[in-house]
Amino acid sequence: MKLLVRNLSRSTTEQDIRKLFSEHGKVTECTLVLDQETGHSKGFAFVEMPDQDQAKAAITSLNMTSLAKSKIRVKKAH
DNA sequence: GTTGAGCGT
Repeated sequence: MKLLVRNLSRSTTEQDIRKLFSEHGKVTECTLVLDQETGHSKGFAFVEMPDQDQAKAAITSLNMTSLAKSKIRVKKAH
């Protein structure tokens, strides 16, 4: 199950996402979308979780949780 | 140098 994480802080790395989602389940893939030129974060990332139950648990638990200065938003990807 | 709704090299 692919998850979309948006409204991330610019300084947030994929290790942060990985660690954050690992608290609620297995994370097989974590991809932070970076800018090709600057290499800075675009502010959103993708997370792959094998178990759908843990994925939904991670969504409901991590959605709208405060990260850095803003609240992150997690939902199922396309 | 920032922002902020999005569905990705």
